[in-house]
Amino acid sequence: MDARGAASLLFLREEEIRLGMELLFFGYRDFTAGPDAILAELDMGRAHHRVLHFVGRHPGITVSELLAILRITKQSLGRVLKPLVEGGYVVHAPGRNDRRQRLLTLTQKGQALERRLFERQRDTISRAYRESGAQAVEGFRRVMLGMMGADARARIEAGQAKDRESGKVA
Amino acid sequence: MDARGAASLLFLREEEIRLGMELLFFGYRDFTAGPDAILAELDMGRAHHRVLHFVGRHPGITVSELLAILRITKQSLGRVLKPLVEGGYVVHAPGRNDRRQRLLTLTQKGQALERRLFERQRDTISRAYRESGAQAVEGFRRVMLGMMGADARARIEAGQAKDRESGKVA
DNA sequence: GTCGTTACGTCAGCAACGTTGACATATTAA
DNA sequence: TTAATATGTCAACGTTGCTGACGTAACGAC
Repeated sequence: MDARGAASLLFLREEEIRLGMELLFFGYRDFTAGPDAILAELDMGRAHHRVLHFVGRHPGITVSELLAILRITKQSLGRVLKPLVEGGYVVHAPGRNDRRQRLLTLTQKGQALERRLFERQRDTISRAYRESGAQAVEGFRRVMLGMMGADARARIEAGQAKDRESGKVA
Repeated sequence: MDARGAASLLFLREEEIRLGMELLFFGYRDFTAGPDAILAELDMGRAHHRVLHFVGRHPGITVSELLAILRITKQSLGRVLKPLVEGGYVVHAPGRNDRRQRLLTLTQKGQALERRLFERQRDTISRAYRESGAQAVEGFRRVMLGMMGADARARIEAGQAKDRESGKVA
């Protein structure tokens, strides 16, 4: 290949990457728009949704584990967790083995809100999946996983393995 | 299919969606982590990066157009645009036809910073693309596009059409 | 049983980035 | 001349991150 050809390939590649950047920006923004609207009415934000999501998915999770997943400080978590507890969305119980721990669980009210938020987002994702086809969805998963650092990737893969064990996912 | 089968399918589907939610959350977070670190050293944030990106990609863009793309208020834009202009990253010139407009362009300094940020993010995306393969990348694009509202989708598709015209993309 | 470490909470202050509302200026267009 | 448009700016506020510091309760080792 001559120099012009190589430069042209590089250019193609750059356009490809910039397209990816914009897909992520616009896609993520619209993906979060639905829940954001519901949360705003309850004087909550995206951070509350994250807590509801991860507590819902990991009932009995400790504060430390939640901090590790979210990668925020305990002060930041405190600010969203406190209203969630006071509002009756989340409860905490002392750990059986280690009573310093606060095991977090969603109340019925918390589950109901989480579900409402989930369903809004499900509509967005379902549409995208349906329009794209199963093969595209598999590609989407691979690319998003590749975008992650080792940390998050391991967490996702661990979750997938657990799902397979329990027969949730083929 | 019996009722149990249908419920199981629904459950599968829910796990699928929740996986998608987490892929987006973790993926987007790690996708933005690189530039964020560079920007922090310059006392800038993600919002500055967005301006640099879109001004770089659309030289001579007006303030209104930029506001429409970012979907933020002019006050919010002002807060990041002003330091960028004062720092010599962006210049504005009055529009030829309409002198009320401020046509925004990156300076050399702005281009250099934008490129530095781009390259960091390119590494992340390149790795994800390389690990996943061309077919997966195509799937990723379709799904992300499907996630967007009509607005953003039209914008992306218009950009793609323009690239094809100018021979940038096959 | 004392003592260091760990798990968690909280107070104070700060920064980035989004919002609304109001008002000012320059320019265009009717 | 006048109304509308493009842009800028002041003020005040909310969400969600951050650092630093301090306090309490419980675990674990000696």
